Amino acid sequence: MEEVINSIRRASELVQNLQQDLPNLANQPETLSLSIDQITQAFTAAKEQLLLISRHTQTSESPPMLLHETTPHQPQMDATLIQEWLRSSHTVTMDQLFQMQLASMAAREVEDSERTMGSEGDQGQGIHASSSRPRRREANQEKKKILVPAPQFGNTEMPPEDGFTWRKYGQKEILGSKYPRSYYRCTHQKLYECQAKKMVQRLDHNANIFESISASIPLVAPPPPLVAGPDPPPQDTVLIIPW
DNA sequence: CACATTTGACCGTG
DNA sequence: CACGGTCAAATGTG
Repeated sequence: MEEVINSIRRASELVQNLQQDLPNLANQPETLSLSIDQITQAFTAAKEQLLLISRHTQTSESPPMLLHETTPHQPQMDATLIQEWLRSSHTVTMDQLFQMQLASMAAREVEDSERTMGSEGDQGQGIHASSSRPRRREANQEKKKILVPAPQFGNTEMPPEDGFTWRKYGQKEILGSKYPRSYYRCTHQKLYECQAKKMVQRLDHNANIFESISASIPLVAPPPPLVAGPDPPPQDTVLIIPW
């Protein structure tokens, strides 16, 4: 339950930050919309954790929520939740933000589809999750890409936390890209056989935005520890991807 | 001491 | 052979 509270707190902080930065971000629609997406993710995380908890308490014998039950979640599904929260605790400004969020979702869909068409962008190098080494690769792993705004303060080198624990295992200079790509995997990879991984890289044309590609997502999430620990169970990628 | 990060080496793919 | 993903030893941190 503590995780849920933390997620909600984090989401609230993000909202506050956005509110403060609103004047600065007024002429940066892309950053602005991504910031809103980030808020959505935080709330999504809280919601998913709540679902996990409720399922666990209702039927202790049933397995925890599986990944494929959660990945189909679209941002729209959580929009209602957010809207309710915004309405209840904030003013018109936040309503406007919500409207902007809806717009940004549509915009991003277009952007992403264009990108994956491989038409241009990123100088042909792109972040195609192309394969190379089959060492531990799963046969039918999913790869999901999201854009995340970089922190406006604090350690801007780190991608914003998505509520879960990743362990960095590599960094590479990518040809044709200004910024290095960082490689992360589940901190508790061994403990829970969590195969989730992600790559994070700043966009060439906008260093304020991280591109995060998740891969090797386990189809069946291992059971979380019954005793809540300081770190969340590694259903990591279940939550972070508002596709 | 345990765990995380850094970074050069390694190796499969195209 | 170049590129990019991963490994693993060295190093850092609490």
